[in-house]
Amino acid sequence: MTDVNDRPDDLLSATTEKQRRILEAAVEVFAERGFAGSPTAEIAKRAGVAEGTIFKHYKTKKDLLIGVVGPLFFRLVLPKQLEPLQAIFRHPHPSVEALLTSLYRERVAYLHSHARLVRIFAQEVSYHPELRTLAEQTLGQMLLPDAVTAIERFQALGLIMQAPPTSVLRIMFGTMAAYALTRFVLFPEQPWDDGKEVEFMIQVVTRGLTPITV
Amino acid sequence: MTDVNDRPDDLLSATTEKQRRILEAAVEVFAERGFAGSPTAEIAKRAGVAEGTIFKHYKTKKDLLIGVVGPLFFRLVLPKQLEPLQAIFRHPHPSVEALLTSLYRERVAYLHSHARLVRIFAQEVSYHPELRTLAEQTLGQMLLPDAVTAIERFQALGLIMQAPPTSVLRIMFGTMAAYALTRFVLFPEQPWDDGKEVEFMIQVVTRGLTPITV
Amino acid sequence: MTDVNDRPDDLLSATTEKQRRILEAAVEVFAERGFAGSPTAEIAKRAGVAEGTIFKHYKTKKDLLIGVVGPLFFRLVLPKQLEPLQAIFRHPHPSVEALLTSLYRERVAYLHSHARLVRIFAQEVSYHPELRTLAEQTLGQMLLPDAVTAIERFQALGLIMQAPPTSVLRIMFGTMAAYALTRFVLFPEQPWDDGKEVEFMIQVVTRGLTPITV
Amino acid sequence: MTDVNDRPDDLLSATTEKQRRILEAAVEVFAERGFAGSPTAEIAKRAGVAEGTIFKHYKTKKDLLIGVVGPLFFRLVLPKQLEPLQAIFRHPHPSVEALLTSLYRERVAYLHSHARLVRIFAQEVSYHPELRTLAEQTLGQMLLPDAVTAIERFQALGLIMQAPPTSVLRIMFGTMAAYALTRFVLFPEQPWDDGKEVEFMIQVVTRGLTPITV
DNA sequence: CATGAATGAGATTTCATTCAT
DNA sequence: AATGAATGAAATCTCATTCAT
Repeated sequence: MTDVNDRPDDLLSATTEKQRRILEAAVEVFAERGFAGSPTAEIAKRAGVAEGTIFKHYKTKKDLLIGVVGPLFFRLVLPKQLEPLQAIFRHPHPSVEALLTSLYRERVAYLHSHARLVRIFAQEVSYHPELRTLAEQTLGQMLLPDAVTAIERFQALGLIMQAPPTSVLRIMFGTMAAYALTRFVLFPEQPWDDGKEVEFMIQVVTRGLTPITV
Repeated sequence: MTDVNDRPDDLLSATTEKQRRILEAAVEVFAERGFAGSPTAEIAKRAGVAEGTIFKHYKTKKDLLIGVVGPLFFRLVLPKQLEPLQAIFRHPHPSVEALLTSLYRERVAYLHSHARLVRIFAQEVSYHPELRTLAEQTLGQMLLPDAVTAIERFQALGLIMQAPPTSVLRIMFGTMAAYALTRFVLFPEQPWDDGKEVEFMIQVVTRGLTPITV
Repeated sequence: MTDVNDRPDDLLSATTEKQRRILEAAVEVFAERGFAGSPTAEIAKRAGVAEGTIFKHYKTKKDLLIGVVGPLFFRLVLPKQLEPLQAIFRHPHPSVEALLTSLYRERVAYLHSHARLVRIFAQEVSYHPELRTLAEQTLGQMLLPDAVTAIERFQALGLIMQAPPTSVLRIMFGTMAAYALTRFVLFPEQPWDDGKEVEFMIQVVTRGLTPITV
Repeated sequence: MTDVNDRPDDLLSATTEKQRRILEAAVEVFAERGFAGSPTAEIAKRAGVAEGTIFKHYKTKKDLLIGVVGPLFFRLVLPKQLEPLQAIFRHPHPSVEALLTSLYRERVAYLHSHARLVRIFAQEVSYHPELRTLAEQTLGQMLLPDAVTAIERFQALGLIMQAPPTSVLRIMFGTMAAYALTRFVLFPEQPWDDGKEVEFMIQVVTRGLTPITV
């Protein structure tokens, strides 16, 4: 019985209560309205603090994103969330199907609960080079090596066709991302049968990547 | 067969020269800084027009967004992207591979030239329901029926496995989109061999979608 | 009959009417409350414009002082006012007394009418290095050479004792400045007999600077 | 004759250590940035105390100014500057030269060590009538009577020309002030020969004030 | 049509001052 | 007495929008 919810480490070790409330409010508002569209007044209101308080703790609004919320996400939240992914790629799955099953099944639930957060950063990363660097570092160092190794292992075993591992990974993640996008961002209100959809994706990707046998 | 409508697709058939310059500038700035982060002054400057001129043509700044992404879908994606796409889906390709080849090969270059527009849409769609509606209508009415029909035809022919056509289409477009994203937005400066990558995607998706033979 | 008031070139060739009003209001408020103590709201109110208008014309409040009001004063107003001084030093006065008479008599009236303006810059120069540079340039290039030459001429004629010309000039200007300070800044409301006071200063300085005869 | 009151004149007899540090910091910052341009946060930081502490001792920021420049005049300039000055004016110097020698020689070094305080006063006096009143009272009551008496004595002895004593004093102090200003504020980094300059000023002022002999 | 100066509402930021600890 | 987090009023600055020319 794993303790999924062992600590709401959602938003971290901000020293004071108010600091935490500000960070949480910021994430909330940024997620709803985007960074540029979020007035600090709104953040202050939701955090239940005076506007000045925000600036006592975070020099500028940009600092709140680039210097605090960003690093927080990329250095604490994301790595924590990537650990299971790492584990998945490190585990010597017997088949591609098994790998994809771990990958898709376990992550769909996660994506759902963190869609907002992921979306903010997906959005803002393109406007703020500082965030991109952070993202590249985190993903490139934590995930890519293990993922590439896993793909190469399957290729050596003759279970995945010869192709650049990154191209293979792009198919895997692209399929999942396309699903997540339509599922959680574009048409969240439609009825979805996650089980079936995931099943389908696993099958398609697995078979698509199987080497051509003569 | 000459293309009657091959005016430089330099951004829709905006009536006047200035209107066109405004739209081009808007696309440029929106893509760089996001809608909320783009001052109309900056757009005016880049368009080489007075700030007031913008508001002569587009009542509000938001109209400019809708007037950019709207026309994007109605004049660009439609006549120049969707019609060919429609044609592709309507054409009775002999194989899934043939369909995907038409789809991927012809569209990759095109995506490149409109990467910015696509990106604006991707960024802003979550903040502006109007955009979503626009997209749904356009795509849902113009493209989806033909696309679904095409998929069902292949399924009837036993060339694509049984599954909701929309799920199939998501795999097709998701794979292409994931490639476009990494190719044009995230790492445009890396050396890419489009031919090989497209070839790989076609193969994987084709084989992934093939029905399971006993 | 000279036209003393030929043009209120007081504050210059600012292109628009509003710009001029802003500059005048700024000078007025800066003079009353100092730069740091002057809210832009107050300047706007006195200029009869919206606060935003100020920032349309002058990027920042500091720019209004450093980039506009300062250069204006040091490059237009002050040089214009220094011309008569230059003329005085260039004129071959027959005696030190004659020189001082020109200097003190003519300048007291001027100081009176420009006390405010002079005071702002005397104040702010010490906080803003940029202004100091401007001041040094203007004074050092326009006035000092002629003044030094005049003193040296008198020394050569045996009418002023041997001493560094700058020390001599410091006595001349220091005496006048001390008078101006008490007269216009500290106790402006007391009754003053400018004629007598100036007469006294001229006499004292003249005789003080006379060479020691054996 | 030992100096009973020679506690390090490190800024008034502020009761506590922290009070002293606050005052010193205030003087430092006010001198650098002016009163209005000096945030209390900066003062607190330099004093090494919490911001709240300042307000425990000085109800408002303005009190800090009045409490700085006030005590400056009442405890520093008075007991340590004015008393010697009083002594100088009370002493029956045999000649004007002797008086000026006492005045200039002894006070120039002293001015140096308190240049900052003097500068704050010079800067802020025009914005804060309280400071002017303070100065008038202090100087007018403690110094002026003795100074005027001294001048009148010299006039009676035929050593200083007939003129309002205040005019005479203005020449004396104005000359010294002009020197102090150029020496300590405007060009402190230049090489100065205080001895020679003071000698020159003494001579000029002495001879300038000598009565006209027929 | 086009301009660009002007606006004013609102966004960000600063800062003197208070107050619970 | 001292702290420093918190405040909120005011200051600086931005920007979509209007309007006279």
